[in-house]
Amino acid sequence: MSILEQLNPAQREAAAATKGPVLVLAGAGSGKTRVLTYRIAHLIQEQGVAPWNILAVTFTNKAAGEMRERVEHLVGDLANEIWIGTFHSICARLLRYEAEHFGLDRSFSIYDEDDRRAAMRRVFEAYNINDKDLTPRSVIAQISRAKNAMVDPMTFASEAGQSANKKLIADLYTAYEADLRRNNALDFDDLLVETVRQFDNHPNVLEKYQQRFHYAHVDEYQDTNRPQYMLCRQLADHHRNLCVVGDDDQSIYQFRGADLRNILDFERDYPDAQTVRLEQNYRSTKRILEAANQVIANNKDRKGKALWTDGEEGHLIELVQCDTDRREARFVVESLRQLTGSGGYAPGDAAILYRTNAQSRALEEELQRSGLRYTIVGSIRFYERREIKDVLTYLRLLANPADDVGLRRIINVPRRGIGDTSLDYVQRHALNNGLNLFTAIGQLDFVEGLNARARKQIAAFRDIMEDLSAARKTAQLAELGQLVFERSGYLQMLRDENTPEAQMREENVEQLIAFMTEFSDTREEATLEAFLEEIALMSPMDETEGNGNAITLMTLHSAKGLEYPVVFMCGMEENLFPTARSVEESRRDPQAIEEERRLCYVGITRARERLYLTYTNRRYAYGNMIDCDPSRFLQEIPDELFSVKREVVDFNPRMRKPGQTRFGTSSQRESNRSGQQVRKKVVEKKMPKGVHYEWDAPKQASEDLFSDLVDQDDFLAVGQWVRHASWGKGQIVARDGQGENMKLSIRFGPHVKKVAVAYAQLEPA
DNA sequence: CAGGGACAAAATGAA
DNA sequence: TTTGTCCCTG
Repeated sequence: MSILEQLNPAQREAAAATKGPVLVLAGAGSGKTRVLTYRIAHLIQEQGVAPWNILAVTFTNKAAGEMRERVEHLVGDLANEIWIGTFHSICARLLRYEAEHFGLDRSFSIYDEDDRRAAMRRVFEAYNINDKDLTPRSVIAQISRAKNAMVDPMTFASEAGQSANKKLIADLYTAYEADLRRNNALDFDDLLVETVRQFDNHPNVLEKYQQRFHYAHVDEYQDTNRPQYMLCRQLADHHRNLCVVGDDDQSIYQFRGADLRNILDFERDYPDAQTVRLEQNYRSTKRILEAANQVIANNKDRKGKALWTDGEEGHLIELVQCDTDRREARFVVESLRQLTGSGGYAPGDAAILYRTNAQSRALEEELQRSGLRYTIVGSIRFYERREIKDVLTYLRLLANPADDVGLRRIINVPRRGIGDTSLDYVQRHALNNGLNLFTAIGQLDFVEGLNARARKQIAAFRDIMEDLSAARKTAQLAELGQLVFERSGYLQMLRDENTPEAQMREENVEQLIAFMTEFSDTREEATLEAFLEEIALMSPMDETEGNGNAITLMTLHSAKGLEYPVVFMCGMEENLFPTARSVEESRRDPQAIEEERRLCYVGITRARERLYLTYTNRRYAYGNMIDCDPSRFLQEIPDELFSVKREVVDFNPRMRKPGQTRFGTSSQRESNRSGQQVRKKVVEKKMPKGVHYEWDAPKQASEDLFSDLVDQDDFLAVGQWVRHASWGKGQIVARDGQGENMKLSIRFGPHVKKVAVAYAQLEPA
């Protein structure tokens, strides 16, 4: 009996169709990963295909790992021989394998957003650009768009025509590319574009892989961009056994060049393609599915399909209107407390989804207060933390000394007294002699202009790097990491700082080193390059694992491919979801809203049993309250699917400021004398002379928090314990207000330069 | 060169 | 409200 017997008829049809091009249109929760894994197992076990003749491409490492695991479950160790990976990792691998044929240096660095911005800043300096509305960021965006369209600098220039602006961008693009080449570096886009281009230029190399991959599979085909599309075509061109799986309704990566047309036109690209639709959903209740179907039905640009399920009607969807974002967070947390308490759900059963990462803050604060376990996917990514990036940059420089961007990042971290001026001398020497910075530093005696002090410091840095470089030949990966941490002086720097944050940073680096050990233990090819590549291509999803017992917070984008019994979608408001930008664009082009709607569809279909949709009347943005309207997507869900709409409002304990007064503020958490957790808020601002301010503050206060401020002579400090007070420098009046607030007002005398106002709230135990 | 203040900009999403 | 950059001073 074939293993395909375990599939439903549509799934079986898709998995059994192994000859020729196949398009599987798989709705959310219809078992597409199942189809892919069974198809691969079927090929290996029942059709006798060698695993190394099979290619499977996904978008995230997590998806790739999951697929390998599931195939392994079916066919055993043979699964290890299959080429499974993300587009980016497979391309990186191909570029390194074929480096000689392609004329590349195989130790190339992979630049992330930070690095490419740093590189672009250098280009800006070289071109002396001071134009206000030309930022490195915007130029990079344009270059990235060009790359995704497979437009190289020369083509870009020739298409620029008479437009001075375009010409300038073309120049910057050219210079940026030259810079990356000089640094022996590729950015994310390059990994894909270079591979396609190299294959174009080296048909004999391409042919090798075409021969090799008898069967190719591509997951999430709706999110492929131009180079990814071309790569698929290139690799599958010989055997033509290309199986693409996707859902046009879940295409959410247009912003990074994904082209919906790739999936919509698949049948045109391959007229002999067989198309299979998977429309039976095994995940969600009828009501949730109906909501999703109704929302997505408003899109025009789609193949059209309707999910259905045998499952239960299920619970009604909860629609909740909240006064503020803070109140919204509190509602979510209160609900979660119930659900995970008497509700019988585990924390790991629930996800909180939002449109933008910034929204996670209010939610996190409330969760922290509640003591519920949670993890956040992707907001402050581990590998983007400063200390981690710094240490990694040292390592990167050891692997690729030509990496000027990397060298600039760490040559003065920790502080060695090597400033821009000194580095400019080195740069000049490098430029004059066609060297990279690292090599230039090696010839310090020939660098002109440096004073003795700088020369000594740079020499010290050079010695460190040479030591590390020598150690690299013998040391294990983790040993090398530890050595970098110590020898660079980074560890000492953190120790000297002697703060809890520095302590935390030290622990983070230790964690990185632990990961290096694990990497060596589990990989056959545990080289420094392989390690750096893995980290560079890691997605935020990949960083969270083994937290099945915690509530997950993430963006809607990160949630794709996942499912949870309980899902909260927060911030269902116009100008947030859909974003202001798409609302704006949709005035000219009604289609512009469609990607947002697909994202909404993705969110809804993550839920298995319970779905909560929340929106607010007002929300903080850049430090001030803005009014919000409910999202149009809410109106697209039929009323009968909702339970009674709930409205949650309560006292807003934040400081309010009448008039146009603006304060700089900061808040921090600390313990008071009796060991209670206290949130302290300090407001300070340089004051114009003799101005009168008035505002509300909460009544509860903790006197001892402010004593340090009171003592400073150019500060006036006010806590609620002050009833009447006056200093020579100004006058303070505090009186009881209504409710939980008390009115504070201050009149400032002419010689007051600064004022600090602090109040504190006791945290609930 | 480093540290601090003033001021401007920021945040859609991500490999 | 937070973060980054520019400019000034010691």
